[in-house]
Amino acid sequence: MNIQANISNPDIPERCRYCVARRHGICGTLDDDQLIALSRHATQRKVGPGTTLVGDGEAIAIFSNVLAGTIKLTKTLADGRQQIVGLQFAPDFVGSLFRVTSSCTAEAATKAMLCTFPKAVVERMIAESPRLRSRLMEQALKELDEARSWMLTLAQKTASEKIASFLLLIAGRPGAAHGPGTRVAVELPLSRGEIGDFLGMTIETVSRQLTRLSKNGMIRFQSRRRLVINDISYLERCARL
Amino acid sequence: MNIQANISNPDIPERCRYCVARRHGICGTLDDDQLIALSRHATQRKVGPGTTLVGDGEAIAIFSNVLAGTIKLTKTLADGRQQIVGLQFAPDFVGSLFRVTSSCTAEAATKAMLCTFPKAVVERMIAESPRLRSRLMEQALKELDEARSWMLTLAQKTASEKIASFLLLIAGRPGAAHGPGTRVAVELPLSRGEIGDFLGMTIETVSRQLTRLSKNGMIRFQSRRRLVINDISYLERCARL
DNA sequence: CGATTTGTTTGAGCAAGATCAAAGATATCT
DNA sequence: AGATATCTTTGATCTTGCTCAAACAAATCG
Repeated sequence: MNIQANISNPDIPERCRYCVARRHGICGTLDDDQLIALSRHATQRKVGPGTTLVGDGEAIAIFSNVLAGTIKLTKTLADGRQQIVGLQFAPDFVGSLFRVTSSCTAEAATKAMLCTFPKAVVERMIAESPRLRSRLMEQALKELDEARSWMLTLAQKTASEKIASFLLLIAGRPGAAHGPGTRVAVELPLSRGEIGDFLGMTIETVSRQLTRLSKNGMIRFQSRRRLVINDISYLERCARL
Repeated sequence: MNIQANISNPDIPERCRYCVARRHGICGTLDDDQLIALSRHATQRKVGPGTTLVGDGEAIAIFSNVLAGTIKLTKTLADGRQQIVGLQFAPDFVGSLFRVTSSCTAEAATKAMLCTFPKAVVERMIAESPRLRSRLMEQALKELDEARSWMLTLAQKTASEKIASFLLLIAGRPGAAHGPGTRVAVELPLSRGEIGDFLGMTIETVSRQLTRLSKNGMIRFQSRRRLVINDISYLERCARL
């Protein structure tokens, strides 16, 4: 993907050199000149959990690469019922292209590192780079696939199947190898309440299902947010994957 | 959208002249030469309900414009639980681009008219036409929006809210005007069972909710599949839109 | 055209998960 | 460190929607 793997152009800013977005994200589609042009308008920033990137219905003024941390996309009903409709991790790109306003809220779930660009600059890059366009198309289709898979989970699975599916989603992010009985350490990027908002169930049910798995010995909590999955293949059977 | 609104090129086949796909679908992005080239490989066909266009996990060999009728996209769990993850109407384009295999099954829900193209031809058109590419991007983003909105419905709404949302989805398709108290005639493209698969509830619950609305006088059934919504704005309140 | 198949409605009872309530842990602040 | 606020767990009870069962209506077929 990286079209400049060998020769290092000295004009490329330090922060871009080993950036995940360049290795695996949208910046990897740009040539050196484009990257340099884009980086001139880019600002990296660290944000805390709860920081809103784009509000629902707001005009979209900025776009960001997620460099670290987790961003949640949420939709909310008038009476406050909320649903997390997507999670984005590094090196995903946040910001609905070709839309004037966003149809959901984008908010940091954990502390996160972002690389942010003004709308106009991103749009110019899109106009100039066919590779960027097809990369964005790819991401949109991947997100569509994920959303549809999650619809199946939300509408058809039981509470315990949902929890198992969620743990696998989080554990499976780096594409870890998993023979039967493989142990995997997992850091939960969401609170119990947020897991509930993601799975369409209450905080109490989330908690009960997690304690059940813990008492089963299928997972072991190291702290509220850290746990070890003792047998991935068992969870896969639970999730009906 | 139609770049040949005035002069009619005599080489354009009869069936393309007044085709919805040309007026409102992807064919509208093509110039006359491209349209003529594409049409040479296109076959129109009428299919009955239940006809499978693309099976889950199958290689995608054909792409189709929906010219009439309803196509449902479904995902199925190993034990048979099923979820409809999308509905496509004229002039939508069916077939996951840039994917080797489909992640869901596409199947006619009603009798439908399709205009079908071989994969290779569509891919050539995509390579040639930037307007077509951006049109496809637009559709992908629209579908992503719809999928995410539906996630909120599936996970958070009650049975009666789901039914109201569904009726509005079906009624709202042609973008009908609706002052308070507007009556709208609706033809359901899905059976009770399919509505259940779409809303993540059982056939019995679907039936009970529909009879409840019917006894309320909010809707009136003319036949199993045909009904009149007596007050759209009431339904909107029910759906928590 | 009656018979059979398929789809829909209705009822009764049940259970998964929601709600309400309170206690226990962990994190944050001064 | 101690106090306060927040998040999580656990328990008891209730409700929505599911399951099972049967009647009913509408299509399809010989």
